[in-house]
Amino acid sequence: MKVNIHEVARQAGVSISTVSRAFNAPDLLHPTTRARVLEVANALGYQPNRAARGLITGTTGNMGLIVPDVANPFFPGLIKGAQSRARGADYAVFLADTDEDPAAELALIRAMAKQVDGIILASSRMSELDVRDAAGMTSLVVVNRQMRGIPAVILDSAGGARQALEHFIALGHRRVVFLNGPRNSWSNRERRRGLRSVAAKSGLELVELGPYAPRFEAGMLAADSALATGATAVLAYNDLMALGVLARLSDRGVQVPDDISVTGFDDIPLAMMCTPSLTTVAMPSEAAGRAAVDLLLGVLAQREPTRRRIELPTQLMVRASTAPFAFPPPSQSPRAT
Amino acid sequence: MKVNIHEVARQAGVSISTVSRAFNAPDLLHPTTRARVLEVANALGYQPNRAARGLITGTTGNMGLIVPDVANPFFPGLIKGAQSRARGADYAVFLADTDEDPAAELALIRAMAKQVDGIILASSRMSELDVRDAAGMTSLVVVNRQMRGIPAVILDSAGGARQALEHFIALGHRRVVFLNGPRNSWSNRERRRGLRSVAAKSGLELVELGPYAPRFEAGMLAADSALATGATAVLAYNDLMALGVLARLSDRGVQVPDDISVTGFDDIPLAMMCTPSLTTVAMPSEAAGRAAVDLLLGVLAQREPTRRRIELPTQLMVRASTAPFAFPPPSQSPRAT
DNA sequence: GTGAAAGCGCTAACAC
DNA sequence: GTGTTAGCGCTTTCAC
Repeated sequence: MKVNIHEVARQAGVSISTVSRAFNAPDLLHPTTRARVLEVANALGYQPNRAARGLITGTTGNMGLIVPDVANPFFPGLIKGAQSRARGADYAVFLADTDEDPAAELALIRAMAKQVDGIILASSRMSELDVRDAAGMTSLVVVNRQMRGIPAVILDSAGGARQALEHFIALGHRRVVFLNGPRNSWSNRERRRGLRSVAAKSGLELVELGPYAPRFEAGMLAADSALATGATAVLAYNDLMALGVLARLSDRGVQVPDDISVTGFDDIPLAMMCTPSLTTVAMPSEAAGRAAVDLLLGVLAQREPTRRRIELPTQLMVRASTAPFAFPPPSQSPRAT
Repeated sequence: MKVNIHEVARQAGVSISTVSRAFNAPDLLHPTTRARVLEVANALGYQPNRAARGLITGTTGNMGLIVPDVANPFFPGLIKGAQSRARGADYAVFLADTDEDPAAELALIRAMAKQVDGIILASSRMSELDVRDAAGMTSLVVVNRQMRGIPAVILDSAGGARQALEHFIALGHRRVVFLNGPRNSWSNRERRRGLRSVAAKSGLELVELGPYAPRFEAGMLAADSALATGATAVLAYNDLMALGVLARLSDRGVQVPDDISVTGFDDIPLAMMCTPSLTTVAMPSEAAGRAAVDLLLGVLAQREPTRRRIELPTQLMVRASTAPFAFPPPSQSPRAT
């Protein structure tokens, strides 16, 4: 039942090295030989034992993927993208969930490092020091984070934030509140940076609240504070929070978008489904997953650092949760100071 | 830099077999020797190379977990439960997503089988034949499915369905519509079975619609059909669909629960957050993940088939989306034929 | 209680 | 072009 390289070699009437070469260096073989070997291998259902191969090549054919929370709707897209790309390159993916715990991240990486050729670290909440530490243990690619010398996939959060705020400005809003996400989140810093740059240029008043956990419940909590600021528009760190804001406002009888406008980030599936549908910044999570795998594959192939950084664009999806600020009417000098 | 068994043996002044035994058969060693070896190993950060070990023991220390769709909120809980349990047993888990495609399942299993000691197959959409095929390739544990001879973790869907329907009966509803889930879903068959048994006993009229995809959009679609049946209560296959029903009903100005009651299955996080909050059957997905790993671990340890089947209870969570059917008033002979 | 030695299945020099 | 051979790092008889 067990079919190994010797069995294939025997049945094909060649040596084991020839069988090995048929898979790893086909060009070195006479086409006839190769064909015969492959045929026998196929008939027997032979596939090289990865563990044995790994023992000698020092590679595993596995890569790790670490995310803060599988239950956060932003990550399934990333996971799917990474998986499909990895599978295409004949890599298997170890997935790990850290439950948003930075300490768990490092422990996980340490445990994983021996069994994979490289690790994709998504939206890490770790300190820079720890990330560098991790980078010393294995080939590392980060997503949604930027650190000198570490290959990264970046989603243009700042750009998305700018789009959202410019949308508000165009709608005549003059006071906008931003609900900050997790304290250690690079994405949050980027979003804030984007917002501030636009606010500074436009004279719009930007009020910041938080940090909050990136969750529905936190959004409900934040809604009341946001309302209290007198702002006419709310920019939530992510869709989950924005949904919480929507729910709480509805509870309180505040009309969206008539009384107040709301946006989020991520464009999770639910954003399109809720009522009112949510205006939000779409983050190409699936593309990010694919890009991260590509980057890691490049690193592993020891190719010269062609591109160590991939930046993906974001796009504001305008839906029903944002509307002009009608008081004073938007036709009335919407941009004057 | 590379620390292997030889290095540890050298520094500890013993042979490599002794080092090996310090990890795998500590009892055979003199306590002093063992302590010294372990100390050196620890100081050097030595961990046995799993690939090399696997080569000789024939095991990998990995297990596979296959789910139809990571983006379906039911599965993250399962994934987390399985991961944490596996990690505790020093197993790593390969996660794969089939995108609800039965064909992908078998292909995935085939590819995975060589690299893992066993596979957990959750909510499989494959035919029985294919599942048996898969079971021939590796140690298999199924979740949410029941097949003779195959270890399984079962969530009591039928019982949950019964609870939900009895809840409706108690509330005075006489005509209830069930929105069927995927055609090949074992869970759906179970839920239907539970409903029918209660309906038959109680004389309640059970109307069935579908099958539908287990998604929000399908729920929106189904809402109109459900309304057309004249039923006063809707039982959706899962929460995602129920949420779709809620959204569509709201669009049409139908009040929930005043005009019509709605329930789902799963108790995804959002069920508690939407308005009105959703009455639904809680499925212990995280416990199911843990149980599946336990079962697989048992199989791998070749323990005698202690328990090849773990059944987990479900629980109806009554929230705001269900209310008495007020017309005729429930006090008025709620159970008479 | 400990060591020597034989592989697990494979790849990668090195011969021819 | 193809075969021979020496390990990769480890576990596991079999001696002692």
